[in-house]
Amino acid sequence: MAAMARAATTSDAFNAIAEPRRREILVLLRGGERPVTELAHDLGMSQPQASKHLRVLREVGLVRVRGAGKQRLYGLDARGLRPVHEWLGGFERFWSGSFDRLDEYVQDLKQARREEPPDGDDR
Amino acid sequence: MAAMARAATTSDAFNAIAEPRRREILVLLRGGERPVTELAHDLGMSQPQASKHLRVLREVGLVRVRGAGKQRLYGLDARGLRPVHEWLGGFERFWSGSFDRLDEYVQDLKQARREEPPDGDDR
DNA sequence: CCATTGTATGCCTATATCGGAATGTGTCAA
DNA sequence: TTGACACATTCCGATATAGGCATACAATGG
Repeated sequence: MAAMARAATTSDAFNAIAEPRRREILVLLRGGERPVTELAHDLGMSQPQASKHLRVLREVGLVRVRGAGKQRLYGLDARGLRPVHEWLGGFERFWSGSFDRLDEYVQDLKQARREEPPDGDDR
Repeated sequence: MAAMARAATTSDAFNAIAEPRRREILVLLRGGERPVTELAHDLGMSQPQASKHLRVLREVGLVRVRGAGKQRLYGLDARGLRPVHEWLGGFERFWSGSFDRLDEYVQDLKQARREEPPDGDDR
């Protein structure tokens, strides 16, 4: 009942991919399923570290595990990234156009200035 | 010189948009520039809170400020979201297809099996 | 059953976040 | 100048993250 710190990293995909290491893992997994140790090695991180990140990714549903003998094969499940991608898509027009909102803004300015006679501009 | 905690929220766009409140701000700003107080009010947060989040967004370059008399108008600068969107785009084929990598994987299997006569399959 | 290999967890530390409340700074008006 | 309003910053507390290291757990092979 006091102050929360930060949203749990495990809460959603947005938080999960905020961690660079986790992003690397996801990218690697695009190449197919991999056992933990291999991931850890390829990414130059310790096994426990890999396991922990994989846990987070699993908890937000971005990866799936499958036991294969002694190994555990982690595989990508990118469906959870879709909403994130879509959310960002909502901003597409703001960067694809000219200069973010700038020109639009300038339009408004001209418009406004046309409606009330020249006054003082910005300070 | 020991363990880092978590990546600074101010480090990049990925981290900046991991915070729901910040996402709300960005969405609101799609509607055009706004003064702090208005943002705070519309989103039901305290003014200092809004200012802090705006600071972060400013530091990663997702918003711009412009002084307008007593007020400070914050405006969207979505360019920084583009790389994020693109990164996610790299996973598009994994969710748009049928079942993430599954079918693709099955394809490979069939392929492989076609090339070498039935032996032991995936042991 | 024991040893071995592959993973998951627990514990500890340093760091940094987010939120709240209070306070500083800046700008305009009278 | 003083006052009022808009916003920024600082200090505080609570939380939890990411890493390192050691260790527990699991599955397979002897």
